[in-house]
Amino acid sequence: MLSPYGMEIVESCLTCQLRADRIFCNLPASALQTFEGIKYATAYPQGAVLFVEGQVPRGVFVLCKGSVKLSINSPNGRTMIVKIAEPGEVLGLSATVSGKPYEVTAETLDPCQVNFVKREDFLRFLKDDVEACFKVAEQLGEKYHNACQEVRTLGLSHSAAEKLANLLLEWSAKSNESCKAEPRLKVRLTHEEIAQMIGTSRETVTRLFADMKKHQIVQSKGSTLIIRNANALREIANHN
Amino acid sequence: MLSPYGMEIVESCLTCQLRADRIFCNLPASALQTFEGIKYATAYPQGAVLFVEGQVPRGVFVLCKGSVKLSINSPNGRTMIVKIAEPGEVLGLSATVSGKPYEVTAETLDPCQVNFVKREDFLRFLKDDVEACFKVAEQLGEKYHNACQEVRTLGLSHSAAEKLANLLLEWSAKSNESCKAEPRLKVRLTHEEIAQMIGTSRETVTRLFADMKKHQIVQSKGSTLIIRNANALREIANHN
DNA sequence: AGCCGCATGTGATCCATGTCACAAATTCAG
DNA sequence: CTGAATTTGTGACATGGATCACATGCGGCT
Repeated sequence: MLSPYGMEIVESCLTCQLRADRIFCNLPASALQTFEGIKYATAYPQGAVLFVEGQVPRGVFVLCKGSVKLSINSPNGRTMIVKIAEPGEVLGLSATVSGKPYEVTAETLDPCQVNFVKREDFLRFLKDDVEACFKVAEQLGEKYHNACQEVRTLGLSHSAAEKLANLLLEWSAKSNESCKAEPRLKVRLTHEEIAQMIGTSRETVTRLFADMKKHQIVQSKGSTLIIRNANALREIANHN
Repeated sequence: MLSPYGMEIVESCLTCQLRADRIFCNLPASALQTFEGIKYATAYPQGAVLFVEGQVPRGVFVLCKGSVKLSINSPNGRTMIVKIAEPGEVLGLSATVSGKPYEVTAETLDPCQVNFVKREDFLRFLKDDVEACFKVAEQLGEKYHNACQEVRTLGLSHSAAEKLANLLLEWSAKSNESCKAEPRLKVRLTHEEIAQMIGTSRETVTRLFADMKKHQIVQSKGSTLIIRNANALREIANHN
């Protein structure tokens, strides 16, 4: 079956190939069966907004395919990208559990496949199944962990260079390129967006990249970035 | 019974007067009974370190009395205060649930009474009781929410004044003084510590307070701070 | 009282980075 | 292939705030 946006839809969580690496998908069969009953498999085009910070939580969005930009926005138009969510992540989880408004805004970066579950259904599901509930706690723990990481880099580093270096290292760690001597990264974000991730201005990002290229620390080929001197990067990340 | 630090110990969670306002304490009798069996009631003097970021999680610390400083530290000696935890809060929760290292350091600000629960015991407890598990998820959601708030103020504001104003407003909202025309706050932190909360230098905090006093926005009497013009504060907090 | 240690106040200086204002390059649609 | 739109590169400039270096103030201890 093809979705409206030219994407193959995974019909059932029971047969999903990706189950093994999904925190939320590898539940015992009975729970999964229930989950099947309450989820709505949906597809979104690029640039769709799943929810906006401040909204009353309608439910959770389990991301199956595609990537989603999570951001925090100020009334003055300033924006800060908190994270790029990848498949397997459950979006809107903490708001749905606690009943407080969504704390971030979620916008798709490419066509996405999402399983939506209404809040009441989800809560009932959790209260019926300790295991699912525990997984949720784990996921939330993870989210909290990431947020702390964010606070750490935002708050403890005094230069934009430090933060950029951190971001690059984090990216290379996440891709499985980190082991290689010269890891390659596909950078799908603009300088503007990178700036928003580390809380600085676009121009600064451009200048920092220019510097790093001059010093042979990185090198770019189209949209791929090659890290030529990871140690130098670590150096920058860990002090000044 | 008196603890080693001259504090009256609440013997049992079953008879604790404070139960109503504790997220974690008002469980059904059966669960609470189990909890009684696995908790260790302990007391700490001022300045005690409950755990350090990076440590493998030993378990959770339910704060019953006193306040605890949660901070994130960099190897370079820089430190950032994330939160001052008040009674009812469960510390080390996310690390204990997820098994990842503690993400913050917890240090008592005054003599504290704490119920400690070992990790294995706690996990077993959760897996046996959906309700407890759900409460944990709620707590974690709350923590995540706070962390997002932190990211928001750290990342989206461009001046230290903005952040300080935000902090003061938050404090006054938390105390029930916020309704009054001129809320009074007991400030128990030094300028140095306030600086660490908003990610700036001590001198800047001092100067900002001086400015605010000059402009009749706040006024200090010993360790109490009187907010004389909350609107001006909001003004500063919301733009520049 | 008087001393010590910590907290606060304040000036002088310097530098990273935001901001504005373009130019150059790259991407993309038709 | 070509023009428009977006992204990237760079200079000039102003400035918030870090940092250093003291002075002052204040509370507790003997």
